[in-house]
Amino acid sequence: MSTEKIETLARPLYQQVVDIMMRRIAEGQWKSGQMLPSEPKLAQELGVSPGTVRKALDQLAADQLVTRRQGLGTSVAVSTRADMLYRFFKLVDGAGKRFMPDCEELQRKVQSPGRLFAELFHLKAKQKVISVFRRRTNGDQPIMTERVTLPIPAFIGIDKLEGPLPTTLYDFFEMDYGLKVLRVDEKITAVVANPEDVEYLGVEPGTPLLAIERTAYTFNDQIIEHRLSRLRTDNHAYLSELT
Amino acid sequence: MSTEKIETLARPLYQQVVDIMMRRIAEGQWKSGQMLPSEPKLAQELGVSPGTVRKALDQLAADQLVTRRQGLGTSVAVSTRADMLYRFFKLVDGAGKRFMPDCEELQRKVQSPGRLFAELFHLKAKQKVISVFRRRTNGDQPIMTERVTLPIPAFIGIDKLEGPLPTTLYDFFEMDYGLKVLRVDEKITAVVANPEDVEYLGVEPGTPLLAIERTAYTFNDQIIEHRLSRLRTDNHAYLSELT
DNA sequence: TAGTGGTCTAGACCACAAA
DNA sequence: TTGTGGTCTAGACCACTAA
Repeated sequence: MSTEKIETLARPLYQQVVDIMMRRIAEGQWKSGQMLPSEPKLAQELGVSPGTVRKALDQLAADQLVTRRQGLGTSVAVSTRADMLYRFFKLVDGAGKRFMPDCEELQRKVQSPGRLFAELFHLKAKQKVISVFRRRTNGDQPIMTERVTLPIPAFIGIDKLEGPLPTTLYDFFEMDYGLKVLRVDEKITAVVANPEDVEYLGVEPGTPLLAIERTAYTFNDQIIEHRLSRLRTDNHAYLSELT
Repeated sequence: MSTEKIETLARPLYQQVVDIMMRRIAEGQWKSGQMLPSEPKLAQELGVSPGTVRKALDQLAADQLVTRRQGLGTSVAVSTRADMLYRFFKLVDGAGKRFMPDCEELQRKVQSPGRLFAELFHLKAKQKVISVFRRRTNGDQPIMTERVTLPIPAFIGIDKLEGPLPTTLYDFFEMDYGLKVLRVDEKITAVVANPEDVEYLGVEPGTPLLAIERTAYTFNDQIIEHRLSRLRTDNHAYLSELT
């Protein structure tokens, strides 16, 4: 039986069920890819009607936290490479099509966070961040550089890893650290190419580039990644779809 | 009684109900702000159960086509200035806050569409477009210029209007032409300020700017607006929120 | 064949808004 | 007080999946 109590009527019952299920996923009690109990079993366990469980599961499915398949059941959503690419990778090529960029890790270092990152990641004294500098290419054409900063306390042992980090980081975060990226903010500005851009992107000095500052959130609005990208837009563009 | 038939079982019943209601809104049978019949009345009229109507209305509410208020009823959503601003205006100031920009119309002209716009708007021979050039400011600081192009066949009489167009165009489209903007695509690139930018945005030649190419869609994926914006990002930024 | 989610129905009770 | 949508329940039947 569940240890969570459903008592107060402050929030709708189905919302409380959503909360309970989200907590179970966040805490790893239900792991990525794992099947959930069937709707009738959940209803019985939580002491609510099947319709209420269904409404909660539908909401979780809309938030892409679970995957429902008729005849099979409901499972905790797994972030595949392709999924995350389409979900958070908003670049298109000259023809307006999405593409799968290659990735090259150029530098990786552990360092003190500085005041801004310490605040962003809620780090305590002496806790460190890891910073990865990578270049993305489409075929042999350089497109973008990105400087990814991660709080080491959230990724324990990441500073001991050998070899480059995986190209698609978010499925790696999920599989190896149980950290699911739920939401991303990107602040976009226009900048001119500096010497580093000239070196890694192969552009002329003074070329205009997009600077994209990304903040990635997991459960409870906790920030687990900061990323600064610099993007050539002579053959590519950033696509923003608003509904 | 309804003239629409609910027969085939190819699509779920509630989906067919959504389709019928969307069509009624698109065709102006249910106008912006108008109250819909109550759920039981709709259920009776369409010959489905109240639960099915409810599911359809919930989906329309999620798509922001209707507004539901307990104790009051369901009405066709109205796009207020503030609503549309928050929904489609993705700029933030230096502090990361949204703001309400001022607007100044600098030029307006009727012209032949050219091949690209003719194709985009599905225009027939001799049909024209109207092009509006405007400057947006925050206080006395110029932020952005925008060149809005509209197909005149979709906005009959717009070429005869006196005085500048309203600052927020989308509620104007909806009120005066029954055209509801449902979705917007924006393709963002980095460019260098040209002489026109220097003149209207007060920047130095060579300053990097964001170029934002927007396409706005109404029902049936019909395109009703094209917009080219050029944005200073020295004190502002484009904010993209991905979920 | 058994079990799952997908759909559809029918009703109960509650909270809210307006007259 | 009346009528609305918001919530919750209880079940029926269907379509799909896997064994």
